[in-house]
Amino acid sequence: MSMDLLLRERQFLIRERLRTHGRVLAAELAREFNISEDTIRRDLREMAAAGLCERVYGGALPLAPDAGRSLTERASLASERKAALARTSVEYIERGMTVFLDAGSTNLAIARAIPPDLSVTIVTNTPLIASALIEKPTFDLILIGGTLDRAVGAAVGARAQRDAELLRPDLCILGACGADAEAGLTAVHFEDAEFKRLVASKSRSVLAAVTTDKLGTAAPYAVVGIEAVSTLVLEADAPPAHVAALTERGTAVVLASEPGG
Amino acid sequence: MSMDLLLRERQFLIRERLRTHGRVLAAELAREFNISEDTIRRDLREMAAAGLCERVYGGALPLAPDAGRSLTERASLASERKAALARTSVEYIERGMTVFLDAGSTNLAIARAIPPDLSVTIVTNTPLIASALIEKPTFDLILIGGTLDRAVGAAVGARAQRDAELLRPDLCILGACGADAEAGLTAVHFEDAEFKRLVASKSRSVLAAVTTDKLGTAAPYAVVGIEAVSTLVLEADAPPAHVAALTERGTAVVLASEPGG
DNA sequence: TAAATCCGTGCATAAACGTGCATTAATAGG
DNA sequence: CCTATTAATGCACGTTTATGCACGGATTTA
Repeated sequence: MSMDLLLRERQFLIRERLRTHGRVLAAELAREFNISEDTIRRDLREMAAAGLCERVYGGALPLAPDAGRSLTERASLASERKAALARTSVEYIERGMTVFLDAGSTNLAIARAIPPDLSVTIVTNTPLIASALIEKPTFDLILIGGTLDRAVGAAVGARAQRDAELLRPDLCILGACGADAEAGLTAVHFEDAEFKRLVASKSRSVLAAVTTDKLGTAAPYAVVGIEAVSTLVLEADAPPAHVAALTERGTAVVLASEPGG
Repeated sequence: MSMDLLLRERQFLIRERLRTHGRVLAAELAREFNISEDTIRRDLREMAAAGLCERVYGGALPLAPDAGRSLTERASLASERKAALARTSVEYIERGMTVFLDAGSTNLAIARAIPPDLSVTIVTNTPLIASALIEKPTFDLILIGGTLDRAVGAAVGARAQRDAELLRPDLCILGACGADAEAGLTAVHFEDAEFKRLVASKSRSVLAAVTTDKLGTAAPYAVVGIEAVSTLVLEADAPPAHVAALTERGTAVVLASEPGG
């Protein structure tokens, strides 16, 4: 790796690496870019000041404390709300379908909520979801492989995309980091967004289950417009204004039943 | 000074372990992270000061006593016998290696036992193993995809085999359903055996960790002859007759230390 | 109470750090 | 074209940080 990189390019690559690996070491980066550690340190300092990473002795870590580290943790968070979303979402899964189940804690809840006697083919790029589903005996399970992106907790890179090219799911259940009538579904990570978009484009229909806190927000990377989402499952307490705005775009919005009942 | 694991990462892992195990021991952590107990004590002191745990004599406890996780998690933890096998097996994993980690409960124990500060590339076809490893920050993780065989719990079909063709692991850690001097390593499922044989043939060396109950038995499908196994890790109570027979075939047989110590 | 652990402190060391300065390469102005 | 300016980088230097080791004190256990 003896290419001359512009400052911005280098910092972009560092950010990328921070995402996919969950950490960077100053010495390692210096070696890989063939530049002095001083420069790397300057980069990291700068990026930390810009709020792009957390500087630590020896390197840097991603800022978001929840970044991929434990999907399990996120899943157990607000689990009752997500379970309600999941209960409603799984009603759109019908016998004989091929369903792509995307990464994300809400989708993990959906995986757990799929009736175990349903005979379907589930495709996923997320090992944790695959592990959860492998218990259920009537499913055909297909795993999308490749390099695992720790921030996403799933395979979303080149290899995974090549595998996904061949899919024609009846239903694609997308995870989303943001959902907005204008911005559509959005994701925090570039390659994740890319992957989602690819799978969605191959699918006959698209469903997304979105918690209220993500409504009306937009993450950096666009996945698909709201028009491309056939069914949007929201929580019962979703603000009516948002629901109306989304419905106007032609998406079927469904409210999950109250967590309490 | 190795500096393999950044301070924050280590403390994060300690926190996670506190959450999942309900307690941590200083000596244990020092061994797992390959650092001195002094440093662990410093970590625990610091974390206690930050209100992240309660420091006690010998280790630390979570602040909220009910934060401990479900029983299923503890139940799924490897038995002490397998953990002993795993502790010995992971010593053959060296920094910088690319290691293929096959399916199987013993291999899951091995996955959990790999020191979190080891910088290696792990390839696996088993979502459960991938899920377990995704928490450890210094690993590159590659997932082999394809149709999941639920009896095996891993991807072993045509697709997985095509992926595996491209691998050249330094070390292949095979699971086995039977191990015998005559029959070699054997497996219960045809495609699983096929897949194992393929990966083993691509690997520079092959290790298998086998519990005593599998010794001297043969499952229906041959994987590889004992000659092809570089290192065979057995339990301390393995019958000497078997050990001798296996050693005669040229395999390096290693006995795991007693579960008690 | 005695032995065995575990603990904290102080100290040593090596790695990582930041700063100031020099060098080089782009950019702008004349 | 030539010069002034600025940004990016590397190097030298002194500083800080993380870690291990040694030792004496504290705590548990038999």
